[in-house]
Amino acid sequence: MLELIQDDGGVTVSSEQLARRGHTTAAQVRKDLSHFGSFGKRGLGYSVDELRDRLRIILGLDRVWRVILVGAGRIGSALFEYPDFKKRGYDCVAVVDSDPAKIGEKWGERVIRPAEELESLIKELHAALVILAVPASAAQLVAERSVNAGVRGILNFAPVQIQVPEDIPVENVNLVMELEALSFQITRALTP
Amino acid sequence: MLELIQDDGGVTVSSEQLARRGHTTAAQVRKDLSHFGSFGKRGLGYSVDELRDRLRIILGLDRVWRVILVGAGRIGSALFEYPDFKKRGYDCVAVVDSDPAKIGEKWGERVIRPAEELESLIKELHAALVILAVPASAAQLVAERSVNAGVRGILNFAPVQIQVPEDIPVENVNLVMELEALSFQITRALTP
DNA sequence: TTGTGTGAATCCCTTCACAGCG
DNA sequence: CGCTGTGAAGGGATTCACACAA
Repeated sequence: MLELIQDDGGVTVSSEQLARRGHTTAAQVRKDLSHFGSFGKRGLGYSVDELRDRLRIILGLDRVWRVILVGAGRIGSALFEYPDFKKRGYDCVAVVDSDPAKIGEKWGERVIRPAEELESLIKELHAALVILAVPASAAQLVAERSVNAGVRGILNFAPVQIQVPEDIPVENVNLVMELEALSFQITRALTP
Repeated sequence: MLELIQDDGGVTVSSEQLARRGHTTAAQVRKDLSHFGSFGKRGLGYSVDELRDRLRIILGLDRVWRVILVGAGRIGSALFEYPDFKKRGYDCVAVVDSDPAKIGEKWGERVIRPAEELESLIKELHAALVILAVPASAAQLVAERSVNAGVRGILNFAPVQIQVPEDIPVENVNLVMELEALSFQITRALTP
């Protein structure tokens, strides 16, 4: 959402313009925004600056989220190196892995910690989010341990549905599922 | 979806059981499946084998999808090493990158090709899908080139909305957006 | 005049409830 | 019986259309 209004200098933007960028309709944009209050000027549109600030607050991006990365494999390292990570308000406060060969390795200024320390790290570092970049077989257990230690949300890259209490939001990223979604859309277009 | 029925041996499964695993309702499962025909036995449930086979066909997974990976950075390598990739019917027929230092490098049995060859590779290897694991600044151009060369769908890991003809499905995977979704859900739960 | 904010109408998806088949 | 498949009901989201503010 925020991507749509990286714009600057241009002081104002209309629902019509936002809609074009977001693959949606002007009415949709207005309805959505009005849901959180009415911060547009009639006849003009929305102030870009004000819109950015308001959305930051609404999305909870006006704070830094402390994140622990579980799993220092390829996916983990790809995420860790992701350039926008810190810029967007996410602070990776620890990296843990269960592989003794990896423990102690330095990633930037972080040292990879043993997986057993997960709970204590979550508590001591006050991590709110955990990123699961572990094999499918380990995901459920790590999720449970994380929730018990007080984590508030989980980003799950393991290709399994993890079961957690329903007040803990989980976002799943699953490569194969994304590819299957493409496969389905292409197939459906061919055989109606 | 298919994950829900990796089961075997057990010959039959009810909408109720599927619903539990999929975080949904029995009625929902029946409605969804009935959309594609009626292949359940009343009083029994769905034959696991038949269900698997039917869904494979519906989702277009009864064929091998030829994929080209664009971008041999960290995300690219994480995807390339993804174990289930080939097993699930996706064949990475080429890897391209624009970095001269990477070109020629061997990844498994694939040699990294220069980015200029993208179009010819798509055509010669009959690639149907492209995975964009490139920086945001390059994504739009690579997408356009891919579509012009005949690609049918795009899996986009770059943190930008790419614009393509609307008959070309695009699936976006964006780490920061996933984290923002978590952030929003947690924030909303606190401030109702 | 322009473009928001919003009731009203509409559409679509989910849930209900049950007839009917194995 | 048990469980599917499906019309009917319900509810939430999208679209329409317009009064009104800048």
